[in-house]
Amino acid sequence: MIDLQLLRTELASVTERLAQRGFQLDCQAFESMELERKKVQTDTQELQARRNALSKQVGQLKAKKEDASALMAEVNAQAEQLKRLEGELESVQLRLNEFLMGIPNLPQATVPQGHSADDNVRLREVGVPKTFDFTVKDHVDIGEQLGQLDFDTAGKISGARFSVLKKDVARMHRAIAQLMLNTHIEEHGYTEVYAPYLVSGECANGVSSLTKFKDDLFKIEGRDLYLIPTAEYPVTNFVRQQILNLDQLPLKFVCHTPCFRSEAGSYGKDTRGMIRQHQFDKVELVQIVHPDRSAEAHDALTLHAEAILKKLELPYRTMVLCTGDMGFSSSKTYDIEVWLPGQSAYREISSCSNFEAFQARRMQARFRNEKNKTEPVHTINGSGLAVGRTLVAILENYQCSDGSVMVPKVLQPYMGGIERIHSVA
RNA sequence: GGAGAGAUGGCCGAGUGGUCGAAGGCGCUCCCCUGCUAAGGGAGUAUAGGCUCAAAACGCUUAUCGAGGGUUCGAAUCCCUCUCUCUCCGCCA
Repeated sequence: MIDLQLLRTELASVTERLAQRGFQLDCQAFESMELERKKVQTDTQELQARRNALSKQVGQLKAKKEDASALMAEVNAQAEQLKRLEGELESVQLRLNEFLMGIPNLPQATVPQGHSADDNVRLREVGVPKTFDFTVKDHVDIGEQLGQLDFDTAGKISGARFSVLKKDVARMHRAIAQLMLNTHIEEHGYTEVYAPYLVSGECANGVSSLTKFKDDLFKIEGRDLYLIPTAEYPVTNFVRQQILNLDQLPLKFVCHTPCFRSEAGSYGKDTRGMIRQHQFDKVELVQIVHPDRSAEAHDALTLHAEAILKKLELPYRTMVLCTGDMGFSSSKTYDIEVWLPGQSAYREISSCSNFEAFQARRMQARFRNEKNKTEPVHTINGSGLAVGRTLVAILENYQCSDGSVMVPKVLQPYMGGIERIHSVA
């Protein structure tokens, strides 16, 4: 949620900054709602104050066993008007809130301007895509020929966009998650957490906009519960409706969960293979930080995610998303893209965003600052990394001409020391 | 699933339909006293809004005692619904 005070005091500049990310703010609607709110709210509160004062007098009179019927009649006389005003106030505040909740975050000044993914800016490129002296296959062909990646069985059980992994590939999938978790807790100072895979609508709305994105989520029938599309949902909400002490910051959590996405808006996109699934595993990094330090923490978190790719010796590049390509809640986003030989392309494997106070205001996550005043915290998160896509990248980058796949050195200890995955046949 | 108990400020804990945003205690902050330490005395100490203001402070004001409704001139207190916690029984990975 955008800062209401800012909207009131700097409407023009806010509108301009929102326009950079392609959002047209309806200033007129806002101003007229604000005007209405102000009038209705002051009128209502005036009447409430009067009622409270009179009621107090009634109590005093009754304590002295005197007649209070005149005062009671006076309160009754305004009761209907008060009720009407209270209703109006509720309605205008509801509308105002809905309006606010529909406004995306303001982009940081350092975010490049642009309209689409084409305008994203490359921040760095690490590693060089390997050249192969044979015709490369994509992960689907590799995995199926190994007999350890099975989309037919998955389809039979659950339908499209699911996968079944077997034997060494299944084990590698698990090993990847272990490597990521261990790296982040041992080398980057994160605290491992295990969290629910179902969250309430309220929590979903805290990190994103439930009304805007509920089609992307799987909902539990008849209950206010959603399957998480990322561990960001439960973990960021750890601090919802809390006031943290200054010395508790920063909080750094790492959490491995499956993620569930309906992929409602991506029919026909990435239908082949494991790139875009209804269910995939992800190791998520979440930081709750002091506002003064969110930018540096965001950069650091992104490097924490990149460290995994370095360990796996996978070529990648890191992009700064332009204003037009950023997510709704983000003030700045880095995408990490891994090289996939099967597609001859860099594909997203992590997205690291600084939400600044946007989520914190929605969640009412605050801390006591140096002046002992409550202030919203800043929240940051990023994939560190998507496990399924990492598996895809390894299969494709480590493939050999005979159809086998080398196991990256760093994963071998997690896989009983095996150095290569062979076909089961 | 059955039976019962409960939810109050940072924490513990009191609370009769009326001067209760809430006694008392602990903790914390500031001040005083005390030549160390300990003890003692005093004051302060919720959150989110609104109005006023250039702005902050002050001031005025509204809401909040798990959540949401209701009764009432007036609700922490009475009624209804929901959520959560605890105890016992049953079932169970």
